[in-house]
Amino acid sequence: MATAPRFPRPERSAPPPVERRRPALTREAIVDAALAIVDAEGVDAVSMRRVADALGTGPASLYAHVENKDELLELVLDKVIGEVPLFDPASTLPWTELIKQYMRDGRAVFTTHKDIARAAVGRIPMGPNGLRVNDSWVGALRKAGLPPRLVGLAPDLFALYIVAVSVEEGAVATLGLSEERIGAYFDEVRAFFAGLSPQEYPNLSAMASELTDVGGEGRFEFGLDVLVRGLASLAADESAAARAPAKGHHA
Amino acid sequence: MATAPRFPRPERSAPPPVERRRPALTREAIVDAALAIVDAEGVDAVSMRRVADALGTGPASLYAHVENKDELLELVLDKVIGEVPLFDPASTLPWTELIKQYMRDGRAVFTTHKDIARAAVGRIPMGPNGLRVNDSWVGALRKAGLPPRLVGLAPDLFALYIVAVSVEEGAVATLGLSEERIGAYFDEVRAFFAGLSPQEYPNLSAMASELTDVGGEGRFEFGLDVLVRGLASLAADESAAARAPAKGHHA
DNA sequence: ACCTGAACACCGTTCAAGT
DNA sequence: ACCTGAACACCGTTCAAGT
Repeated sequence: MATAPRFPRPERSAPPPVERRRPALTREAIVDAALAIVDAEGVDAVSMRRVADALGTGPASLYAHVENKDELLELVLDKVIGEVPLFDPASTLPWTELIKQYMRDGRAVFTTHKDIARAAVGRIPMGPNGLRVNDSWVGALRKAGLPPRLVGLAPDLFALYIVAVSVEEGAVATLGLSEERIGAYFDEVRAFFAGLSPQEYPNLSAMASELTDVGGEGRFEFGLDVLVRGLASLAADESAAARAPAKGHHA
Repeated sequence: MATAPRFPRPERSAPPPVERRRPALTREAIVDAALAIVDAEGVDAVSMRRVADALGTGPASLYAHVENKDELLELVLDKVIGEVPLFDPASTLPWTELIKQYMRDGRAVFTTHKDIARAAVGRIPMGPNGLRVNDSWVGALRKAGLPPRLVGLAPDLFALYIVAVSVEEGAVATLGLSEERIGAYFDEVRAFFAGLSPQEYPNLSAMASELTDVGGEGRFEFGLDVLVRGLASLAADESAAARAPAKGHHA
């Protein structure tokens, strides 16, 4: 059997026991760790314990930097919103196209972070980035010359749409299905509608292909089209009413 | 001190120990119990344990009737959707008004059940009631003579809007604030926007009152207006294109 | 087939104690 | 001020066992 070593080993300052990399416990590091979990596994995988673990601490330590889990998700959301490009004042696009482009950008940002849009449902984004994007949209609509009432109403409606669409797509992304599994699923849905009893569901069974023909991209563009056309129609009416005020009398 | 009673008490058949009322454990009873919790405290208050407790059993017993919590919420949602009134074939309203009325009805049903709309986010309602309502809407749009492509696309978009709006209103309802507390909150939001730095947020600070003037009801109606006008505009274009097909050539 | 108790592997948050 | 371990009061779901 080996005896004790003759020479005392040099007293190396005791190597840190396991100790995961610890990039200092800050608000930012916590938000980054949470976002990394979102990107990898989706919003539901985020827990105070998982986040703490990734940072090499216990969950209680997070509460020195973050009010609670809800605030943490709000911060993660605002960080993501920070990736949304702002209105380009030099753009010469008509406002209808400009708005569509913004909405595509917003959706693209959300959907690159799995189902992060779920954290935006029913929440008004009041973080610095959320406000910045909101300000940018309001600015674009003002510059387009829309009536002030509509400038005040439209951004919320657009945001609602982007978030709702992103939640649906994010859910699919979080499942992590292959392209063909998704295609197979849509085929199943179509078959399901087509196979419904024509007595009970005369319209669904008759319109099965129209109800399922258009996939995610087309459905999103359809919504964009409806929203922008609707807003343009309202704007035309309200501008006309402003030019010829009060019940058909001329000014 | 009182001594033991001289006469042995008659052996009444042991009264059932506590035993809450037990309306037989069925799928329906489980769904009803869950919905009661939603109505009282909101969706987040629903847990398998709470539902089981209300029925006088343990959580494991529910799994004989329901796949899991997700399916339970789906069933609760479908039960609620069952309250949405169906298309009246005798109605003589123009389709634009008819659609608006449906959407108001849908929102009204959701918001009478706290934040149940949260259970509908990112879910395609495939229960019998969900299908029935969907069929009814598709029927209304067909009868209105919309192009088939739009008949297939519009119902989803409308449902998206109703759900998204109901989630926001449901969240407020679940908090259970008084009318005046809600008013005070909106005043705060307006003050917040108005108080933003005009350098950082030139548009939000300038448009503070337009951004907050219109409350829940008006915002909902604005969205209805935009959606219906947008759809009408698309329908007009596509019908015209169908009448004069392929690149301006006459048939 | 239906129901049960007990357990497993988790949660968010608080709190007294340490530095 | 920041961090910690331990605890509290919960979760959804499974499983072997009972009827």
